[in-house]
Amino acid sequence: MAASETDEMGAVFRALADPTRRRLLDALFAEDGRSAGQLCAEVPEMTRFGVMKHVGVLEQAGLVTSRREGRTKLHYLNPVPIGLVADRWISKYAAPFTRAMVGLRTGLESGA
Amino acid sequence: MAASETDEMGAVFRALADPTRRRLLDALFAEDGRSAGQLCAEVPEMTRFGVMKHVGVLEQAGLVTSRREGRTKLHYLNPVPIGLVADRWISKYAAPFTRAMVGLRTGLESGA
DNA sequence: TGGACATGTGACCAGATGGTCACCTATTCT
DNA sequence: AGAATAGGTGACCATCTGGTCACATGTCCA
Repeated sequence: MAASETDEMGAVFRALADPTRRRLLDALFAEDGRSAGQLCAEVPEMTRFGVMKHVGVLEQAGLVTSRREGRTKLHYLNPVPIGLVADRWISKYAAPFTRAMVGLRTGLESGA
Repeated sequence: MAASETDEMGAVFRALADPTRRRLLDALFAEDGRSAGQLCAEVPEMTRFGVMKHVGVLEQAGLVTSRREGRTKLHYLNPVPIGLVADRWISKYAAPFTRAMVGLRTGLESGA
């Protein structure tokens, strides 16, 4: 059960931990195939280098794939790793309990 | 920030980013209501203090609730936040694409 | 060919995080 | 009461990570 931990999953979790990266993923989800420059424009409060670093993390986690087109590099969202995490790990916790428990939550926390 | 981003979700993602914390969650999933000492025994390569810090992060993220019982503190898994994250964020990516692909891939992995 | 544009690399700094320790509080048992 | 057990605090240090910069590379177009 704990054997369901893989390096890939760890990378995905770590990549997902940063809000900027989630934003980037969101941007890519809204419109695929963006160039690096376009992605940088998506996060204006950070320099190009910072954004590219985040994109690099996402690529290494397999959440984003890229392909060069002349002098630009286009980025594409890859939802498969997220799906794997959801499937193998999150649903394990979420599925059995959550649906019924969402309403009872405050009752459960009474002891704190 | 994206509209679906909340502080709670950020905390959950950050809490989930650490393998030790995922392990703790796993342990709690396997058997609920453990004391702090029992949880520490679950991660023997780390001191009690380190483990307690991780437990604290999990509590602050709302993934673990606790209740004092005499001089011991019992911990319970709370799958609701994970469910919320899965529901609001992950399914957004996973649902449209992944189901078919995950099926394909896990099939390949088990078959190969 | 030269020069502007789009991206990549490695060093580097600051702040956050993981982990440990010495010490403290509260509860139980005799 | 006093000792032993379970847990909590705050300071502290090592390391990791986020972010920036100067500079290098490659590509397009005049």
